[in-house]
Amino acid sequence: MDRRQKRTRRAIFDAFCSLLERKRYDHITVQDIIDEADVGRTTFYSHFETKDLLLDALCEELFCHIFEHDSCPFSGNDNDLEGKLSHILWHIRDSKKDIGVLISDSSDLFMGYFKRHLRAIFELHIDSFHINVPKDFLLNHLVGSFSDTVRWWMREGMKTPPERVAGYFMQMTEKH
Amino acid sequence: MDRRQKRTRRAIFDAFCSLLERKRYDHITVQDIIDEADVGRTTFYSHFETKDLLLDALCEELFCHIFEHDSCPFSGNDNDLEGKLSHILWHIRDSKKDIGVLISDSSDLFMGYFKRHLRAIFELHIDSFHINVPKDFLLNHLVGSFSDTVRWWMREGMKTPPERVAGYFMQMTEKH
DNA sequence: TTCGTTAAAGAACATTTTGTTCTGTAATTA
DNA sequence: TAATTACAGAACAAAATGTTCTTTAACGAA
Repeated sequence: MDRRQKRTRRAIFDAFCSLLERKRYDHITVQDIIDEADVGRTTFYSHFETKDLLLDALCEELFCHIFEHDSCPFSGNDNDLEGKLSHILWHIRDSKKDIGVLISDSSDLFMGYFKRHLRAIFELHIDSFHINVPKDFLLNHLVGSFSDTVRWWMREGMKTPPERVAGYFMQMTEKH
Repeated sequence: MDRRQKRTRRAIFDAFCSLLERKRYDHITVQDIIDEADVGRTTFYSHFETKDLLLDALCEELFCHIFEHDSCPFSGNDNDLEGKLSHILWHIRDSKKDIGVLISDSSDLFMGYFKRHLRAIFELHIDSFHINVPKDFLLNHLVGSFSDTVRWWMREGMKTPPERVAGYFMQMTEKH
């Protein structure tokens, strides 16, 4: 990839995140982004067809980091759901600004991505829950409540240690 | 209130809901709304300052119906959380289109209102949960998971009876 | 019914945003 | 060094925004 392309892409991502700290997603215009990133209008459109696709690309980039299972103190065995959740929380806390900005944004666009990835994880562990409710209800409940837990945790400034948050969450759901 | 005002307000609300069935909230323009409602541009702006405030007003109107506690087969005693949740689900199913459209919209603006009201209800019952997690964590978890349950239920076409959904939900959270 | 009030339509407007097309420049890679 | 390609900048038509004005007609109260 051309160095210039990488540089421009980075500038646009940074500008976008910076704007998200101050403005709601749907109030940010392409004009805002190119002003903040200081790139030409044509340059923006040659990289991203629309603002929504810019968000897509940014989410894609950030999620590689959150959901990869290497180089993490909690990447224990595959049956350790609590460990996996801790892992996710660790990564979110590490990649300070960017992800926080997206998660706390009131428009729910980012959460869709987050939930999609979460669903895949919970699906692997769904059989360890012994409770008499439909599987799809349970799965939805787990994904929804965990993503809201993350949101709560970030709003509170991520003061509670990741492992403890994961612990709270498991207490709410397991061993009925 | 002037009959003309009521008529116009209704037309704008209807147009807005109708558009939300087809388009995402942040892709809907004021122009779309006035075209669909067939009202003048000045008329729109004399009623609502911005598109966001139109959403505010609509949410306000819809929530009067959902969260009022009269005339409902499930309005049992005040300690009956499951009954209250059933109540809410009944009202959502009754007011067919409008609320469904708002809840299923991918932008999370409506959900903010919904959660705020839900929080008030769960707060009244928070002491009946005997579990060793912080109160604010628990409250957030309940509000988040129930609102996602509603969303799931609507996505599935509200086939499951309200009482059963409320039952599933209580199973997930009570009697640890 | 009459009459003062007021909501709404419509036109016109400046401004901003959008998305595209062009040309010239300069950074990059081979 | 030479060919390539990303970018800036300008210019553009189209759409959306938000405001101001005038005219029409529906309204509620007497």
